[in-house]
Amino acid sequence: MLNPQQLAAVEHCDTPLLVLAGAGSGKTSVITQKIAYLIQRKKLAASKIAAITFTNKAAREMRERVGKLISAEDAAALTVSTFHALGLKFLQIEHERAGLRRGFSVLDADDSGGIVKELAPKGVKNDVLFNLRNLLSRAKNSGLSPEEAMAAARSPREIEAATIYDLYQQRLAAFNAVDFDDLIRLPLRILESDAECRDAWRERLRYLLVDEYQDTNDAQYRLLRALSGERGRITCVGDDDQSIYAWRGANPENIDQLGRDWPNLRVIKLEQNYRCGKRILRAANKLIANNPHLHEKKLWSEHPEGMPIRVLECKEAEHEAEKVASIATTLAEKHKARWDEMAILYRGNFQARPLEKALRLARVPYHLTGALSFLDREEVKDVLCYLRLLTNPSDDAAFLRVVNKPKREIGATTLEKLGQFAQSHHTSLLDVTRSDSALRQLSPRPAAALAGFSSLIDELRSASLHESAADLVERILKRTGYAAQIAASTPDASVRERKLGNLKELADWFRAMQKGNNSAGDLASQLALLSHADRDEPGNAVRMMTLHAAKGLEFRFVFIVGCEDGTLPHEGAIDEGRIDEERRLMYVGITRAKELLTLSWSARTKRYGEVHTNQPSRFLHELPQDDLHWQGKDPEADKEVVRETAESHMAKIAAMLAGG
DNA sequence: GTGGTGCAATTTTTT
DNA sequence: ATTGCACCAC
Repeated sequence: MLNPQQLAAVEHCDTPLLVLAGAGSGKTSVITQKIAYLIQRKKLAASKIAAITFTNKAAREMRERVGKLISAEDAAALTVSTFHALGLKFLQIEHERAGLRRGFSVLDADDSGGIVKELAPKGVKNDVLFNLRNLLSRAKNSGLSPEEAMAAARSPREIEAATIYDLYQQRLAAFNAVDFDDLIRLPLRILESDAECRDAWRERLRYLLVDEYQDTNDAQYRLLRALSGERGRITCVGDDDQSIYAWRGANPENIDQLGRDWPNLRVIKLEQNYRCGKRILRAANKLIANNPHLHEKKLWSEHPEGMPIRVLECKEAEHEAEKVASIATTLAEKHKARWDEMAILYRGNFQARPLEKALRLARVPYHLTGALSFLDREEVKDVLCYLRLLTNPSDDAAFLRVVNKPKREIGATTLEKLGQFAQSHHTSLLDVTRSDSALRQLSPRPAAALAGFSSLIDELRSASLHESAADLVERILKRTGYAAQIAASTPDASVRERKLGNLKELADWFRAMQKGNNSAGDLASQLALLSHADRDEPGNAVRMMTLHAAKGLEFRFVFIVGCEDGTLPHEGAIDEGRIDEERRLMYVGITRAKELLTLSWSARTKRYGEVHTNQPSRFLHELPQDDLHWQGKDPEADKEVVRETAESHMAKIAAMLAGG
């Protein structure tokens, strides 16, 4: 089953191991087989092994695959989770060392972004805000505390960010909450400073296996190092050519850091590809050869040549979408392909719009993965915030979100006063609503409204002690009047049904989760799990997703749309000279295809409601032209595009002359 | 405190 | 083109 390199990777356990695994080279097999090997041959308890992935989807798939190799008990004892879920588990156990109380909340990106916005100077522009959030996140991902970030700050902007970071953490502490970055940073800080705790966790997790290792950031790397210890009981599997997350702090340098920290590191390359046809692989290799490489590897395949790679040249994004839909239909009808064997990949989510329209028209079933998640829906978040407030009365972010939902005549000025009182008394907003002395300082109407809200929360909380989360959701909807508000204030019947349906789904979800997880009966852990849970898999439907979301997946038929300069590679990346990462993104897309790859570009796309003329992606020219089959527009259209691009060139030259 | 109008910014990728 | 947000009248 395993080739010699794969086998060597599975059996090498004595020193740390780095597996440089090319696309489709069976890296998941290596990880899952190695887990089985550690349990069955090395007699390591399953409970002491942790496999770490980046996405929940990857974690679930790995658990599924390893489940076929080991016993049910071992599978249940094994830890397979994302970095963030592992950090969460750590903090739930070690919450005291992190200065957190039980039932602490995990704030999502929206919540934490909102806090930064509040702390930033009034009326700062959005790009400055974005910049601040980035600096803050980068400091946290480097494992820096606010003080350390301040000491390291060089520019005025960095000093500003460090100041905000300090205030931000104070706010989080008051909320008894952590953000995503803290799920890594806090465990790291504890492990690096507390030898006793570190030893306990090294005993608890005796072997680590890390998937998509090239995506680790500095904090994640240090977390791995702290957990695996001097012995380096760790296997890292990664591919520098699939490093596509540098923009959010991933540091591919970590691949080389392993060898520096552990001189006895063993490196094994997996170069046989079991996924793609020869042509597709040749195209991928030729493309990625344009990037600089530290670790040369040459992927090869024993698969047949396969069909030429098609390049669809289109006039408009709408035509592009129609062609993709029509080819998909042909594949299904003439070649008996299943819908879920096809994937349409794109650079940005906004590109899905015209595709959706065309697919609906062609009656092609499709499913968007990674688009606005169920948990991000307005109404679902509202109800989740009610639950958060019930488990964690200090969660002011949740309080603020729900206090006036539905409308209770509690407005900004009242909340402003409430906030001041809470701050001066070092207590939470919800606590203030229970304080008579505080309420007396308000006018009677808002005071009564707040008192009503707090008794409503009290009532719900006493229900939460003996009721399941699912029942509690229904109680909240009824007792708060939230469901009634949706029914009354949503005139569009279809929107109304969707919202109410989502809320019912939320209740069903809790119900399903409770069944599979009888140990996690209490609301707090159900909530924490939920915020990191996956949405259910779609049925037999064409998969549509971003190139980023496609990593790790494979399909017989792959379409990559929008192969235009400015889209792929993305304009911002061109400006900032980050073409290499864009090329890797294209590489990831190409290597998803097993049999047939179709690339497409449109001469005209609409952006911000304005028409944009495009050139084909430079990456298309980097592919082996002998393996490509350019399906030009009809001759008329060809002329059209040539004329248009000529025109846009002329316009640019004219503008330059006018400007200079 | 709530609800309307008009203007601006948006679209890269995500745990 | 759509959507969120600031400002203003009730």
